Amino acid sequence: MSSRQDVPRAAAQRLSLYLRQLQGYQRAGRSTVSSHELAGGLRLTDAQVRRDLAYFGQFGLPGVGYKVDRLIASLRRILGTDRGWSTAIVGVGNLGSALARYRGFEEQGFRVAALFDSDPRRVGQVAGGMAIRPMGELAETVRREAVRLGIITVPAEHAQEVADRLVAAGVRGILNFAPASVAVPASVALCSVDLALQLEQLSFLVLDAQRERRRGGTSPGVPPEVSGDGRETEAD
Amino acid sequence: MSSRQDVPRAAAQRLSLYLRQLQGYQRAGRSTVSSHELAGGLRLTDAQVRRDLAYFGQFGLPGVGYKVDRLIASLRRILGTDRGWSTAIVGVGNLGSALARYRGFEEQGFRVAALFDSDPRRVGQVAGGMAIRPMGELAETVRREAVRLGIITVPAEHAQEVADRLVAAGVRGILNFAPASVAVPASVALCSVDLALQLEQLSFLVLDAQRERRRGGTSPGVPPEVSGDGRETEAD
DNA sequence: TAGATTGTTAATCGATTAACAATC
DNA sequence: TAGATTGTTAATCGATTAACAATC
Repeated sequence: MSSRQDVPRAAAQRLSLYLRQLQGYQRAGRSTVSSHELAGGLRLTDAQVRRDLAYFGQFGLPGVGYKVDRLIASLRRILGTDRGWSTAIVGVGNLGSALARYRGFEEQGFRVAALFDSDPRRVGQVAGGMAIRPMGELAETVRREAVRLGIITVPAEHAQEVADRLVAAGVRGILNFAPASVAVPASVALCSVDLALQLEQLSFLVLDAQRERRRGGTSPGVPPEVSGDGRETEAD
Repeated sequence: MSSRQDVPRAAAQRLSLYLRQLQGYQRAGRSTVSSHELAGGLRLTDAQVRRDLAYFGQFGLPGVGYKVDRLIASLRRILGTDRGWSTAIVGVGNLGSALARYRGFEEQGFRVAALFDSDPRRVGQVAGGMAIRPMGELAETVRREAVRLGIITVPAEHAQEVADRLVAAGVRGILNFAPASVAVPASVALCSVDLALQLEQLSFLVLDAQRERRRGGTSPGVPPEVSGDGRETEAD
């Protein structure tokens, strides 16, 4: 569990999907689940589920499956959501203020501890029950509130500059929503979400399926799979 | 360009990243760019850029590189953002209303044509300059406005039901923001974005780096790479 | 021409899957 | 015990990279 070998990045990403699925089973009152069931809803194979989990330890019982509660607890520990993480949102426009109010974050153990904006007209206003602070207070607030993750929701042209300031202030990870690529030191983790990019992938997939149909082929140009976070399922 | 072979899903995803990067070069006034440069900002290799593009055609000039304007046009055509796509947002809470006002969508050729909510108190209100309609009008509106993509921003427990209605109404693709896995027929494209999941990945990466440091190892448990949409870069 | 950079091939690397002994 | 399901090994599959002839 602690002295792990190399974990494929893709496997690490699927851990979150397993957790979400398990939380659903938990709400449904299930106490046990098999790798086959867990895989089903996510369009994965049972072997992949077992393999992914095996990178981190032995969680199942042969002949029985996985205890839902226990596996949730284990995954939360692995992912780090068993502890509280304080975050700060920089850029309180449309998206920033929506994220400030988003309930899904605290459900998973994340707390939005502070909001920042460079626009003096926004500073002092309230979003999600919090006052918006000026950028000048970033470093001090990050320290005082023990903020470890920064969320960037500023226009693309300011993303790098904001990332630099967050890094200088000492955050350990950055979630970037600006449609720009951002560079950070290797010691800081970075995830990016480009919302328009998701729609682009969608239109690509739609067109691709169309082209496919036109060609009358059965084998698709792009396997109809994963995109975004990889959560995808089909029926019918 | 039209009779393509099998394209790895990952390659298709990187196309959007190339487009974003190229749009930056275009704004900067660059007329030509090499695979090496294009790869640089995205922490990819030049070979990968050339390979990815080669799945779709020949866009470069040996000895010269790629014409920025032309490659942008080609990528937009491949991704489908050279034509207009009408979208509908279902669930006009925090996130839904932020997306209704998000400028980044139309910048890439997407138009939010309608908003829907099941809450009678929201119906009739305005978000992003549009009136919120009742769910009962979904099918008719999708047809009238030629909506081809649906965006789901309802609570997890209603995601599947909304997806079913969107599919029944005839959308060709769905972008799901609800933290639940959703099943759609194979004829409908699906991308999912789970915002809390992105923070989970971030906390995982932060912890992983920490564990790594503690072990004093140089080789990381998880290669410090990709997550979210794969846009990631590091410097230093 | 010399220098640069493409598109593509072949070799490498990594991730997924099938299969099964071990276990409840 | 018989049936189910795990963790893990070995085989397969797919994606990335290095290298280079072709081209501007």
